[in-house]
Amino acid sequence: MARKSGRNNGNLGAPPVTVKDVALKAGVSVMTVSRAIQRPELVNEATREHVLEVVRSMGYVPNIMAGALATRKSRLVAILLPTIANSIYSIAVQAIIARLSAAGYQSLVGPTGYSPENEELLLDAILGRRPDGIVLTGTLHTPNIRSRLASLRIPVVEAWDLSDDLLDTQVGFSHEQVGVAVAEHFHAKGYRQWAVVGIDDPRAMRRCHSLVARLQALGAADVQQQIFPSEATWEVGRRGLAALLDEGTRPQIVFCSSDTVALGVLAEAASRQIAVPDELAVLGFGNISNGQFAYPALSTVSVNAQDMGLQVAEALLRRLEGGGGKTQVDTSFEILEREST
Amino acid sequence: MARKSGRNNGNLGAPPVTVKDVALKAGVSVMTVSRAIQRPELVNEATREHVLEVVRSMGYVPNIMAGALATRKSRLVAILLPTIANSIYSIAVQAIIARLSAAGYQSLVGPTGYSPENEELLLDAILGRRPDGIVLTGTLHTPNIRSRLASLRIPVVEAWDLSDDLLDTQVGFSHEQVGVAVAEHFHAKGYRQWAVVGIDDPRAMRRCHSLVARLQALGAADVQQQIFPSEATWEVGRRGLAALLDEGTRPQIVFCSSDTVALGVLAEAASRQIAVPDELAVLGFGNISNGQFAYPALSTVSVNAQDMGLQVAEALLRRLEGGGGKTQVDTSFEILEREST
DNA sequence: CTAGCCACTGATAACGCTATCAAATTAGAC
DNA sequence: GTCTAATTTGATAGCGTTATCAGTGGCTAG
Repeated sequence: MARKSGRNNGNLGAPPVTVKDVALKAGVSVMTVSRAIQRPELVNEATREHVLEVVRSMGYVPNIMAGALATRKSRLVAILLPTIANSIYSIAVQAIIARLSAAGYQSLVGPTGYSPENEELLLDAILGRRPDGIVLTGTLHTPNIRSRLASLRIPVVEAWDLSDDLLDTQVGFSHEQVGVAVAEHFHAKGYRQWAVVGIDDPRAMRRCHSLVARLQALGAADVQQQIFPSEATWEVGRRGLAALLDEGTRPQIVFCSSDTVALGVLAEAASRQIAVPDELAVLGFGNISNGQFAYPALSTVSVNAQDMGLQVAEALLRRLEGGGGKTQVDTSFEILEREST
Repeated sequence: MARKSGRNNGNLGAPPVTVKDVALKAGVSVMTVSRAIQRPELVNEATREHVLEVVRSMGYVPNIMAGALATRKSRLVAILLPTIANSIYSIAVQAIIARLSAAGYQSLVGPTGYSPENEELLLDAILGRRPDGIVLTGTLHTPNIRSRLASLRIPVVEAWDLSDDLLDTQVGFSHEQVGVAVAEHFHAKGYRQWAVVGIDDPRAMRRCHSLVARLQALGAADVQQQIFPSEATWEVGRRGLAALLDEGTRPQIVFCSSDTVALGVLAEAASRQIAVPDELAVLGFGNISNGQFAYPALSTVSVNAQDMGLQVAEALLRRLEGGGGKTQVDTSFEILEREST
């Protein structure tokens, strides 16, 4: 019977304020307190203000988890992505979080580290919090994950990619089209000796393959490739160009898997006194903010990560309100020539 | 009475599996199911395996929020930081998340965008989820926030900084010491004409101030400063050096508020054919991964963000287990000379 | 003066889980 | 074979919210 006594002797001794405490002090029922906070229009103005005043004075913050249990809405969105330590993703994520936050949703970020098994574990852990929606990055679905997600019927937005079998909603662009567009654009400008430097990210590889295919169709020479199984860093760019050059290849243009790698290529070129773009043209991918301030300013394929993030958030919000479903949004891309090509 | 009927007609129609469902199918009580999952050693081996088999077959994932409500432990940690779109933070955050995740905690990331008011809002929203612990970045506490946090008695780790009045636990280094160390180290090497380029981040400013003070004590000339009220980008570095030069200043060494800014300075120097380090030495701060692959390789003050992240996580875990409290961990720093000085 | 309606408030029962204590079963000791 | 201790399981009561439905007055209409 004396159950309540054990309340304040926890390891920390902080007495958490609950609706009940507020109700008591304000002299109203718990429901009135709850309503004053969540649906103010339902309670008499005088009562409401009095209650809110008490809320403030007691420093009461509603326990969202208890609320979520009752309403079956967690107001939580999970974002799974390879890593946040790479601006190409973090910019988009930042935009997603900001937009969702404005709409009253909080974001749980799960960095999968490019590992599918890690991702399954993470998904399970996250599913335990019953998110209202999930954002996935591209084609990272194990069959296992796909089926889990499909059976759960949680709104899912796949970002950074478009594919034929969509789980739910997709927001992104076609990596194949990027490869083709780059090949055609620069082939037309006269570039014939091509090289590719990058990491073995699945999406980057798809851009690379379609570039090569298109180039072959156009009759250009073989494309030299330097692909590293690592994260995208400047080191990849430096080692990639170095390897190419040391092999005796003399490319006219290097297409990189990301701007970060391209900046590394630029550094290697500078260290070898190779003039860019005259002796070697360098093309990045992603249009991260710093590329335009490099010297020479980096040409790139711009995908507007920020806008994509916003669109991801909008698409998810639409789904959360019951609309949408099985939609594709093509956020497109653009070849941005600055000084390095 | 026929309350249950409204179960499956929600907007999505997914029937969420609960312990009750599992218990029914496995022919045991709900407690046995709960125990089989959370405290396996308490249930008979045969029963346990049978239950877990049923769990698997039904794809049951425990509702963490319901569990949290019952145990009063959310297994959630909130991380508040200016932005994740900056590698100086994202590296540390990545490390924190990884370590906490291994210990069974999930991380809620809240980017405050350097705005104190935003941060208060964010904190309220996050407090609603009753995190078991909180990680704050440096000196970003409104009095309001400080008192909230203090009265809540939630373990708090302040990262990236050390100060005199600590809220709870601090893991970081002294920004003043950085300024002093840099001043002494390079003054001793003969540099007399100094400049600082950076953003108005409070911690960066403190490094700058103590650098200036030490330099004055050493009798060096006035330090030219170019401080921008923006995020740390290459643009800051380019515009900063440009402004300095256009003003007629001819610094021998530029100390930047971050490596990112320093890379911008390097780019501006390259564009003006200024030889680094012979005509101009450039020193960054943070030791982000790409600096060492720049050309010339960037000298910097290394703070080992990854290790700091790990230590933050360790300190928090210690606190979560009831240990620690009011501690300071000095993660120190190191001046790393590469090619740009 | 009685209905009928509105605006507001409250009591109660979930939501899905675990802590706690009680009961049942089994093992071990004498 | 009885008694105590250990092992295993179950029933029940919360955790802090909100949905739902049932009042309670006050007011307008007939």
